[in-house]
Amino acid sequence: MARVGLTTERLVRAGAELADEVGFDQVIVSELARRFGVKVASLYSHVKNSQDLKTRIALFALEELADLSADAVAGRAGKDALTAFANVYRDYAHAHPGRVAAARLRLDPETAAASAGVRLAQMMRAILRGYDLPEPDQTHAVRLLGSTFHGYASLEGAGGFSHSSPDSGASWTRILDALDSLLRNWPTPPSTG
Amino acid sequence: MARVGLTTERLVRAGAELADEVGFDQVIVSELARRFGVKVASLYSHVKNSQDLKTRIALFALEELADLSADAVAGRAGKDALTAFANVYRDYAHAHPGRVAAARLRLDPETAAASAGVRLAQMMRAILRGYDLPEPDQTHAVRLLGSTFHGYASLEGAGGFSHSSPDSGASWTRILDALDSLLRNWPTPPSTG
DNA sequence: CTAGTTTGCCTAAAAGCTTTAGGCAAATGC
DNA sequence: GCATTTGCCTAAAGCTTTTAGGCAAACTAG
Repeated sequence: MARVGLTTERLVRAGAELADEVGFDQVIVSELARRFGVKVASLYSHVKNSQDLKTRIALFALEELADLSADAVAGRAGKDALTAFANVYRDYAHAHPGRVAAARLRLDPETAAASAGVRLAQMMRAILRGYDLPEPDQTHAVRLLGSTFHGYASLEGAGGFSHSSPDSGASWTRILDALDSLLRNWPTPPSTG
Repeated sequence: MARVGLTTERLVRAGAELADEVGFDQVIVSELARRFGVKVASLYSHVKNSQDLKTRIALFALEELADLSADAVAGRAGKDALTAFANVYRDYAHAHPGRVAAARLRLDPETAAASAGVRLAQMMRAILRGYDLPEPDQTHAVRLLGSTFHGYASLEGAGGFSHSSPDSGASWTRILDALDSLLRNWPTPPSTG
């Protein structure tokens, strides 16, 4: 009967929107089918199963995020680049809470290695080159930045900072100042004793 | 028939264990019933519904975490306190991945205000007193630390840092060094221009 | 333009989860 | 010992996911 024109692509996009509306863990195959005016079983020709759908949404979100970040960082360096990168992440988290949540989905190693996540990591490394840290510390710094951005967006999204002053935006700005300052004055390991 | 001795308390504890085994979002009422050798409907006398159970697990985890932290921080100050606090969080996340995930559950404001989460926040403020930052910055710093610890544990738990060198423990140590250094040399807002 | 193949969406059905309603029996209290 | 409370039960409805098999629409020849 009348074909709607389902596609893996379209399902994933709709899934991302659904995630933004109801939360990533409330993404439900049957709701998606409902939205397309189609029976649930029909989706299973385009997507292996619920898990597969979620993984695809995660990869899609990572891709979007990496694209936006690449744009934002292009032509910038130092604190400018750091801020631009960080803001893309936070803005994306605000605009698309479900997708960021998706981007945090645990992927199996091969999938992760083939995802846009590595592009994001490379960008962070590129930004850090502006601060020239010795090698082992560069990795530590990547992890610090990743943790902080991720954690901040996560707590902010969970409502952790709302209804308390100073407002969350102010903290974000000062935290970026602080991280920039930290990277410019990266400490050497304290001597034990 | 033979009574098993169900209790809200016991259900929550078992739920926490289940969360650690299979992940917080795989905590399922029927699995819990199975483990108690009891029919599913029986749980509904002790717990309002699935959401209620999850909320209780979250509150339980926050309580545990706050207790452990309070112990660890007692009698310490400065970097010592910071490190102790941070390590409790990370160790807890390693030992109880499901519970930390639970602790990150979005709670409605009143529930959150009555939770052990506020105790955790107070402890962080107490630790920061050792670094004496001017007031607005103290809040920013609380948020930075919270985000970083939370984010690090989250990424580490998601396998983000595994199978890449240097090992995750090394980064953690250096990140704590860096945060301590940052707090001791907290920057003033850069002048715009 | 028709014949054959692919592919999209369908119906049917099994199996699992959540939640409510109502009932019997065990534990508790007087 | 009797009444009440409370714990666990059965039954049932309404969701969800997932597999299997079928018909028809849309491509792909010739």
